[in-house]
Amino acid sequence: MPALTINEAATTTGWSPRMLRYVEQAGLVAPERSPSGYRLYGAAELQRLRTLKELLDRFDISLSDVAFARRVAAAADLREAVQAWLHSEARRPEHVEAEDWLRFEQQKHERLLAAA
Amino acid sequence: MPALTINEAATTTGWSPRMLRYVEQAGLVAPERSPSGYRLYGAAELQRLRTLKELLDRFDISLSDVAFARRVAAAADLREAVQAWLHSEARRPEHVEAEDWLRFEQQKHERLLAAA
DNA sequence: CAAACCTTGACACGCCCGTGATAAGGTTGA
DNA sequence: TCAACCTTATCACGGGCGTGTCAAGGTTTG
Repeated sequence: MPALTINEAATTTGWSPRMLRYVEQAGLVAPERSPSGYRLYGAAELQRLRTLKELLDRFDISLSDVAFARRVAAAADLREAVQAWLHSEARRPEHVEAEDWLRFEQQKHERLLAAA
Repeated sequence: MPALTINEAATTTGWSPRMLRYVEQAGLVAPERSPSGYRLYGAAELQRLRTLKELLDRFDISLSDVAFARRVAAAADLREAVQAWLHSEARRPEHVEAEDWLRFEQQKHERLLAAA
């Protein structure tokens, strides 16, 4: 099985080498390393990189969001605290529902698009 | 039951009036409004504001994180997509586990503390 | 050995987040 | 009525995110 170097991986996944390092730093996709320290991307990593990109694009979320989800998935106390808080809202926001928060949570691209 | 105005609510919750409006815009705590448009915070909102603050402080997370969690809780497709991606990692990062991503996801305060 | 590729570290830039302040104008209540 | 409080909108600012680029130095390979 051929392991790709960072530039090759970048080419076949659509990420830039710079971003591949950044994604790794965010703890989302960490490739093996050669004895001399070169990143070696295997089939699994390439797949994860492609699906990650699709995930971010499709829902317009950020790496931080995924990193947070990962943290939530790993830490029971965090997960419970967040869920508890969310449940405490119940039937709270009605008027907001389709106004502020939806656009707040999606503003990322929206503002750019609106400005075009 | 007495509903507090924004300044009163700010005083008793520890948030600033400015942040109360910001939190509302983020869709996290939306108080009722008087006929003339004044925000009216009831006991439930005050409670949610206090616990929200504690949640943020305790886990060093952001309003965006909570907003994202809220979105995930509300949208099944997002939730499933994120969980699917996370599960696809399985036994992936070992060397990172306690290094990069942990501090990446917590850098927010850490860098400030380290700089002090 | 030299070209081509890798590594980390740093500077830079534009946009977003959290936050305060301030302006211009409506509401409330003694 | 007038002080005190509310509303939205806006400017400002430091720090973070996403991203490119460049420098200084190792590695690989023809």
